[in-house]
Amino acid sequence: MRIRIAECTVRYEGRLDAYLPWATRLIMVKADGCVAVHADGGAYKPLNWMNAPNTLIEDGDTWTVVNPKGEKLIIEFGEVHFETTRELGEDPGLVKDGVELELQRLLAETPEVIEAGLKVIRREYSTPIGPVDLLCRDSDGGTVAVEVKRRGEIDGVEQLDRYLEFLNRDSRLAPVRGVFVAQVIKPQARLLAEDRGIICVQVDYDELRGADSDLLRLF
Amino acid sequence: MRIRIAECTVRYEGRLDAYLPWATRLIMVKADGCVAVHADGGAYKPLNWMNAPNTLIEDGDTWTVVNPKGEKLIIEFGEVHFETTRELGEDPGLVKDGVELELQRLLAETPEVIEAGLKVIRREYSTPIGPVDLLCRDSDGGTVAVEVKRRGEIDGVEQLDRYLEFLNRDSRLAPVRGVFVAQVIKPQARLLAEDRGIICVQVDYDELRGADSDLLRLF
DNA sequence: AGTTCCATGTCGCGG
DNA sequence: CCGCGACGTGGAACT
Repeated sequence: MRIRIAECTVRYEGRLDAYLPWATRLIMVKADGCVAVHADGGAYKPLNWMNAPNTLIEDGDTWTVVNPKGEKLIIEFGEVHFETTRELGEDPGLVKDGVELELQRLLAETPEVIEAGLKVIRREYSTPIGPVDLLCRDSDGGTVAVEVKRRGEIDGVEQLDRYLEFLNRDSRLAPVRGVFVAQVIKPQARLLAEDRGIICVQVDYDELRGADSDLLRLF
Repeated sequence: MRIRIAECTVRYEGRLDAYLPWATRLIMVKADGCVAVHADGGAYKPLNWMNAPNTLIEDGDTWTVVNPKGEKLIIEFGEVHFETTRELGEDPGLVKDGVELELQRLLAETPEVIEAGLKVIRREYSTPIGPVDLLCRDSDGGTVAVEVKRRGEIDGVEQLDRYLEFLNRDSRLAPVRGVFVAQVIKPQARLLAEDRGIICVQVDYDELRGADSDLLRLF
C-alpha cells in the first residue's frame, strides 16, 4: 500500500464527469492497483476512486489511472506533504453474522414463529423469475410463499408479488398465499403488502436465535 | 487525519456482528471522527468502519469507537509499524455532471425528443407515493407521465406503473399514458414496460446536450 | 460474461 | 429525525 498526502486536483471521466479543485487530500494506492482519494471527513467513501483492475501511469506530477472500460482518473499533484509505501500482506478477511441468509436459515428451522402450524416444503424454491425464500404448507394444507428480508421495504413486497403471480399459475400449488417476513417493515411496504393481500410478520433476530436454541435443546 | 499501520484485530457489534483476525492493516481516523480499517486490496471499501458522529476511546492498545445508535467498533493493536497525523483542512467538494437530475433538466427543456408535440406541464409533479419526473401533455391533449432514469431497469418501470395507477384515479388527468426514458433500457425492463402498456424511449446524453444548445441558439 | 439481489450499503433531499 | 430514491452504487452468487 502506498499513501500520499498532497495538494492535488482530480478529474474523473467515465460513467459521469466529475472534478475536484485544488486541496490537500490523501491518496491511497492498494496492492491490487485500486486508487482512492480521501478528504479529511465525510465517512469512509472516498471523494474519487478507481477500482482494480486498472493501469496507473505516472508522468511527473500527473497520475493517470485508466481501466479496461475506458474510465479515467487524472490526478494532478502540487506539493507532496508526505509519502510512504508498505506491504501489508493478504488479509484473512471478515467473519460476519446476522445477515439475511442467517435469518432465512433460522426461520426455516422454526417456521412456526411465522404462523402456527406452518411447515417448510423447500428453501430457495426455484422459479423462472428467481428463488422463493421459503415455500411452505399451512395447517389447512394451503401453499404459502415466504419472502425473508432483514429490512422490509417496498421492493421486497413487489418481488414477492411477482413470485406469487407466477406460483399461482401452477395448478399443483395454487392458490398460494404470500407472507412477508422482516425484522422491521416500513409503513409503505406494509401498506402495499396489505393492498396485495400479503401478510406481514415482524420477527426479532435475537428472539429467533433463542427460539432456535430452545428447539435444539429438545433433541 | 490520523493514519496508523499496525497489527490488529477488529470486532464490530451493531447492525451485525463481525470479526477480523490478526493481520497488518491501515487504520484511518478522519477529522470528523470517522474510523476506517483498510486491507491492502479489495477496492475502496474498508473492511470495517464507523461513521461520524461517534466517540473514540483509547485505552492502551485497545481503541473503542461507539456511536449514539449503540454500534461499537473495537480495535486491538499489536505492533504499530507506522503512524502519522496531519490536518488536511476543508475540502471544496466534488463537481458532478451527467446524472439523472441533469438528464431530467435537459429533457424538460426539449421534451420533443421524447415524442413529437409533447409539452411539459410540471417537473417533479407530487403524488402521495412520490414525485413524477415529468408530467406532460401530448399533441392530442392527453396526459403523459414520464419517468427518467440514467439506466432503465425493472424497478424503474414498476415505479412508473405505481405512479400511473395513482394518476389514473384523478379524473382531471385520466387517462394517463406512461413513457419510460433512459440512456439504456434493459431487455427485461422493456418487456415489462410493454406488458404494462408503457412506451420506452432511449435518449443519448451527448445528443441531448447538442439538441439543447441548438435550441438555445435559436433565442 | 451477464444478471440478479444484498448491503453495517452511503448519500442527499424533502416532509 | 424519518421516508424515499439515486448511486461512477460495490460485491457476491449464480447462470
